Amino acid sequence: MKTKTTTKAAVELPLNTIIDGDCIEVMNSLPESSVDLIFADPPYNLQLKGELHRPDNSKVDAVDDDWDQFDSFKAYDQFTRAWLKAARRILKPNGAIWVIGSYHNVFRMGAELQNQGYWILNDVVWRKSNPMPNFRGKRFTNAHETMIWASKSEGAKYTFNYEALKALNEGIQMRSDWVLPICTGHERLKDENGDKAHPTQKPESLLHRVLVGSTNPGDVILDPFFGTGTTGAVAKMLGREFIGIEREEAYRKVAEKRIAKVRKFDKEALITTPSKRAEPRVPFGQLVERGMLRPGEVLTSPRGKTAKVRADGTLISGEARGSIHQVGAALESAPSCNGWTYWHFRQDGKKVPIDLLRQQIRAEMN
Amino acid sequence: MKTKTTTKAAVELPLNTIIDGDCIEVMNSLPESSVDLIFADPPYNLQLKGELHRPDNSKVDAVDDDWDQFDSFKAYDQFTRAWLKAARRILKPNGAIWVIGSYHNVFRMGAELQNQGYWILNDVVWRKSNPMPNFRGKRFTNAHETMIWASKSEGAKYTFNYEALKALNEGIQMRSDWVLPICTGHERLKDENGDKAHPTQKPESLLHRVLVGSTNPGDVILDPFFGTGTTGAVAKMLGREFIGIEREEAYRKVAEKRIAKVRKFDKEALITTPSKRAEPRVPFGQLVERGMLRPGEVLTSPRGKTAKVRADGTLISGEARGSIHQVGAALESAPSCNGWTYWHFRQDGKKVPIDLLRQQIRAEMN
DNA sequence: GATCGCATTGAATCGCTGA
DNA sequence: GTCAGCGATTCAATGCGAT
Repeated sequence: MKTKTTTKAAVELPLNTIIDGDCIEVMNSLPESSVDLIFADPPYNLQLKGELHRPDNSKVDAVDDDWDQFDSFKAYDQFTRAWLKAARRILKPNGAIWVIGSYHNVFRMGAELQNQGYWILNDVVWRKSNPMPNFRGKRFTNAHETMIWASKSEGAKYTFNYEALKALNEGIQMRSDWVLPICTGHERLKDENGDKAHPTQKPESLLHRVLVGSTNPGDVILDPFFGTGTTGAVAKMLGREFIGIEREEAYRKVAEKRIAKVRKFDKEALITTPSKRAEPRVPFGQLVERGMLRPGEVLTSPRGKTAKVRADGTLISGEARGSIHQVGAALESAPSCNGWTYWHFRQDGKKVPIDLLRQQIRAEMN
Repeated sequence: MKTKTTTKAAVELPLNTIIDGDCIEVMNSLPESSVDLIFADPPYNLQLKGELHRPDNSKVDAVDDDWDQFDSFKAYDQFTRAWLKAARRILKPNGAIWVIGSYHNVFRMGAELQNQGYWILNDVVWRKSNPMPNFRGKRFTNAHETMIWASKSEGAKYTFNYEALKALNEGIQMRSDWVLPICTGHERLKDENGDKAHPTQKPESLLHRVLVGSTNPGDVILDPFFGTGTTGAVAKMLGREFIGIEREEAYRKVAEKRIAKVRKFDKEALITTPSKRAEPRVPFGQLVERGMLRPGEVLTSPRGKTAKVRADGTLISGEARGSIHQVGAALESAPSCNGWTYWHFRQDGKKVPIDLLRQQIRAEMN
C-alpha cells in the first residue's frame, strides 16, 4: 500500500517544473501525502492585499482602503491558514516544512502551524553577516530572519542528517543560529534593466543547509512561493527533485533560465557522512561464534569492572548476567549503557573497546 | 495633564517593592498609564514527556514546575491575552514592553501583541554563547531565545538610546542579535540546599542591555513574572525604579535579599559586555555552502595528493574521508595536519591555499 | 601558588525495531 | 496496538581537588 502510494505520486507529480498559478489551488490539485519537504517564503507585506485570499479562495478586495490594522491581520491569518492547510495535505506523514519570515509575519505563521497540528522541531535564526543598517537610528539593525522547522505531526519520523550537519560545522553539532551572508554579487539575479530580479532572493547557502540537513537525495521538495527559484537551483545541485509554484511570469522566466544552468554535483560528492544509526546491526553473540572473543574471556570497563563472556553471547559479573548492555547498566547503576563502547578486551597488551571487533565485521559485510 | 499623571503615579505606585500575588490581578489594581517599561518573562509552556539523560547517563534537571503547565494552547492563549491586556492598560502612552520566550510560546505571544494593538519595533535574538547541547542528536542545538520589543501603539514615541547602545557595542550600531552567555557561576542564585534557586534565571547582562537601550534613569520598570529579580537588580544598579510581581514566596525572598545587596551606580557592579575580538571560527563547510568551493571539486596538496569535496564539507580521498584536517593527516601519515594551509584549489590557473577563502569570510564578518 | 584534569550543569516539546 | 531490548548521544564554563 505504501509502495503504491509512492509510485503513484512519483508518476503523477510534475517534478522539476515551475507551475503557474495560485499556490493554494495548485497544491490542492496535487495528490495527498506525496511530498517530502516544503520550503516556504511567503509574502508578508500587508500592502499586498490583492494577493491575499479568504479560506474559500475568493480574493480579498484590493481596493478597500478602509482596512484597519485588525482587518489586515485577519486577512493575513486567513491567507496563512489556507496555504498551510493545503501544504499539510500534500506532505507525506513523515514529511516536514520550513517557513521563513520576519517579525511582521513569523509569529502568525508559527501560531498557525501549531494550531494545525504541525509539530515545531526548532526555530532557526538566520543571522545575516552583512545586513542593511538602520539608517534612522530608531531601532536595532534588523540583522536576522526567523525560520521554523516543523514535522507534519507530533511523533512523526522526520529526516535529520545529524552527522552531515555536524560535519558541515567542523565536528560541532549544528546550532539553531546560522551565520550566513545575504544574497549579493553575481549570485543576485538581475533583470534586463540590471535591477534586482526579486526583492527578497534568498542565498543558496541557506537552502544548502536546509536541504542537506532535512532531506535525502531523490526526495521531493515543494516551494509554493518559488520566486526566482533558489530552492529549485539548490535542490538540483544536491540531487533532489523540486516542484515550484509561482504566479508571476517574470519570476518564472528568471527561475527557469537559472535552473537550466545549474549542474548536479557528482554522485560521490553527494554522499554525506552517514549516521551510525543506519549501520547494520551486529549481535554480540557473533563475536563469540566467530572466535573473536572466547567464552571465559574477561572484559573490563574503563573504571575497572570486569565480566566474563559466556558461550551464548551473554556476560556474567557477580549477580548480574545478561547482554553486554544490561550488565554494563547494572554495574554502573545507570538507566542504560552502550556495551559496545563500555566493554574492552586486551589486544597486544592494550585495552580496546569491543566496538572495534564489530567494525571489523561490518567492514567485511561491504 | 501629562505632568499631573506622572506625579500622581509616582506617588501611588509601590516603587521598588515585590508584590505578592497573581500578576493580572495586581496589574489591574495599579493606576493606568503609569509605567514606562514592562519586561516579562512568562512561563514558556514547555511540554516535556519523559526524562532526558546526557550521554554520560547523568540526568538533566528539566523545568517541570507546576507554574509552567498548561492544558492546551487554548488555555495558554487565554492566559497570554489576559496578562498582555492588563499590562497594556498600565503602560504610559509612550511606554514599551519586552517579552521573552522560546519557540514553544513566543509565536503565540507575538501574534497576541499584534492583535492587541501593540506595535512591534524589533524581535531580538539572544544567542547563547554556551547553550545546553542537544543530547540525542535529533535536532539543532537550541541555542537562542527570542525577545519581542513593542511600543504601546503605532506611532508612539518610545525610548531608544541609540548612542548608548552603540557605545556598548564598541562604536558599531547595535544589531537585533545579541551574543551573551547564560546565567552561571556566582551570578546564579542558589537556595539553602545549594540547588539553583530558580530554574530559568536570566543573566544580568541581558537586562542591562534592555534597560540601557529602552529606558532612562528614573523610569519605572514593571516585571510581572519577577522570579528571583534580575530585572529589579539591574534596574537598581542603573538608577531606575522597579515594581516586581511574584506569587512564589521562595522566589520573592531570594529576590529581596539579592536586590538589597545591589548598590546603585556602583561602577564595578555594572556588567560589561564581553568584547570578543578573537577571530571567529569559520567551519570549512561554510565554504561549500556558500559556493566558494563546489561539491565534487578537487583539492590538491603541495606534494600532489588530491581529495574531492563533498556536500557536507568533508573530503574523500581513496579510503580516507573526514574533515580537511583528518584527510590531510591520513594522507601524510601524520598525527595532525592544518587543512587550511595544506589544501589548495585552482584560481586563475594558480594553486591557492583554501585559507584564502577563510580570510575572505572573516573580512566580510568585520 | 599555578596548573591540570575531572566532575558538574544549563528553559529540552531529544529512538527505533522487531516480537 | 504494546513492550522490551538494543544502542546512540554533548558544548562551554565553572569549580574543585590533586599534582
